Amino acid sequence: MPEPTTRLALTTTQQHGPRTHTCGELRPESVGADVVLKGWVDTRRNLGGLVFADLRDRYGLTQIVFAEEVSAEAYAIAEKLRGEDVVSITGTVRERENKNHTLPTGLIEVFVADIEVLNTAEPLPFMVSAHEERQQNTSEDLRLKYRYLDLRRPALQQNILLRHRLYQATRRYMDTQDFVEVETPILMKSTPEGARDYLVPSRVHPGKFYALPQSPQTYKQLLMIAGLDRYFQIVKCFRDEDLRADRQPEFTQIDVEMTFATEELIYEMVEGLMASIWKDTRGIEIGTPFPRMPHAEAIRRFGSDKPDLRFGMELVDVSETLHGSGFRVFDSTFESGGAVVAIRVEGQGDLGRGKLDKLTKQIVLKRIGAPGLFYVKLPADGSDFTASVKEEVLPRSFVQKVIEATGAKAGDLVLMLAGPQPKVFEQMGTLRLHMANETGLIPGGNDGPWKFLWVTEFPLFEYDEEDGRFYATHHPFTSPEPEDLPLLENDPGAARARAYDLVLNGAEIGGGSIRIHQRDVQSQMFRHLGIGEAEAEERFGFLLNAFRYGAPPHGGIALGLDRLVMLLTGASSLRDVIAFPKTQSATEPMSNTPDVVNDEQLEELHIRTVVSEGDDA
RNA sequence: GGUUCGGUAGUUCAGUUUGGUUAGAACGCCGGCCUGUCACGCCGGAGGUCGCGGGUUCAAGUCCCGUCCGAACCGCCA
Repeated sequence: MPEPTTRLALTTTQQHGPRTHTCGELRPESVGADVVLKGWVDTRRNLGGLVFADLRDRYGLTQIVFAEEVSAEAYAIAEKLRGEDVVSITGTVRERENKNHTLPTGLIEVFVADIEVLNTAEPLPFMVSAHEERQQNTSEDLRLKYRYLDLRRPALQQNILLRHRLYQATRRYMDTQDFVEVETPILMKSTPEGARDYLVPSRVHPGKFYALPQSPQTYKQLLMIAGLDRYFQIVKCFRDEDLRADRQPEFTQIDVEMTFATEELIYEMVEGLMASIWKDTRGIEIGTPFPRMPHAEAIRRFGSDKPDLRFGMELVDVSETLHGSGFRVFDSTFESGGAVVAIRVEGQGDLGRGKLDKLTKQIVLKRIGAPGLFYVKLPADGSDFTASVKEEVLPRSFVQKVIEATGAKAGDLVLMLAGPQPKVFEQMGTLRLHMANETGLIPGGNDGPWKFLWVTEFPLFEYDEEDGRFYATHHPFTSPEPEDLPLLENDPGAARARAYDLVLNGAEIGGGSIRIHQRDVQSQMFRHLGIGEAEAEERFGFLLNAFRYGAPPHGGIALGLDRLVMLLTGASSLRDVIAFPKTQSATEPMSNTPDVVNDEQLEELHIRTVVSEGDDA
């Protein structure tokens, strides 16, 4: 390690007093004024006898000028300034000789009379400068290790600032709607249903554990039973599952619950909230109400429970069309109750054989897991179509009918998958997204369009083949559709839930339901989920008990705050909208978290680890 | 748990296909010149555990095996 810098003497007694302006503030109206600015040295340009520097803070950049004839002392210091030194300057605002119209402060500059070096910076592990052109694509783990430097970059600060505005917009709106912000416990009881819990051992109760909340679900219901009427909270939630670009182990929800709620009341409230958020964070007016689509329709038309409505390419069920084709693959699909689903990819009718083979091998077989891909190419020059299946195997008349069913024109490509329902629809939904990405139908950035959608009428249960039992699609406190109550006994898989998801541009940004508020319905629900009476009592007895004493109907929703910020900022990773995020393996490289603890701590907590030394460093 | 991509100077990368002289470039850093730059410019210089371990070979950044770290995705995420 080199010796600490002696490049510049640091100021010990600060003489300049408080700053008069931020680095983003000065305009030509201030020309002639004496000002005090403080900030980080961004870039500097030494012309010999004249030094320009950009001074940076959260608010912007201001060019400061050191001229030998104005102050020889200040100039001598300026010659030695380096990036990220922290300085205070006094000086006079002047109109620039050469104006910079790309900066808000670009019409003026400050001639420095005096400079105090508040702190120096050693050579940096990566570039921090505000000039995007200078910023290299620094690797994620280095950025996370020096997160305080990463966060100094204006691009990341903008995300954090937008996140702040989103908090404020949310609190303002919820307050005007009579919602009460209530904090719920972080240390709570473990509920094994759902995701894995993060556990916290109890010192005073040997062998017992708290869990960090996956969501404050039961608490917010109890607040409704308590008569708070309307609750919200911007709250951290924890799920110990593997990470993705849009998934962190700790994340933030806007959690909401209302007494006497109906779906309509929830939709209206959330639409108002979204409109406020978009207005206050981006100045964008979004249209309300949002369109709605039943879950079954979303699967049928888009192969997804979170359809991206920014483009078409809807799924076409061509099963009827292909009945009696004599093609063995299709026939056996139909015999076992399956379907053949097609999409029309515009303008890809001349895709080469190599690219289609690659699509089949790498995407369809490997990623989507479908057994094969069928395609029909319609050349742009209007010449005859080519099918991936020979005429002797699948007669041309059937191919022609598929072309008609999908509305394909010259220059289009028709893709088909065959398989069991509803799986084949979901596979085609994945292929639809892939093709949309490939053909540039999905706009990047954060300029919209903003395609909100309520997905409604979710199935109450999902059957798990492996476990041979039903699981709650949403969660076990979700109310069934009253008219589907009779189905619970005979055909639970067909029962619909009073649950809804809010989807934006193909991302699930929230989900909720009208809850069960009657004890016998809740008990019935637990029974169908294979949770026995004793177990239900042990795990959720407090809630069932609460239902005895006048529990009002209620319902709510939880919105993923991090994902909202991600969409509003156009960030490609959740890590870019969280101040101190975790890596894909749930570590935090700056502070080296998680880490071992000493034996005394473990003993106090009555914990013995079974990890042998070297299992994990 | 699995698949794929990546790891070379402080940083971002090239070099790996086809093993062979002293491992290059840009930015940053150090020294010098330069009074209107704004990613200033010009001249010079320093800087490398080619992630780590093992193997093949006369010879490995390059080929093979293992391993660690990061990322994207699958499983998982009521």
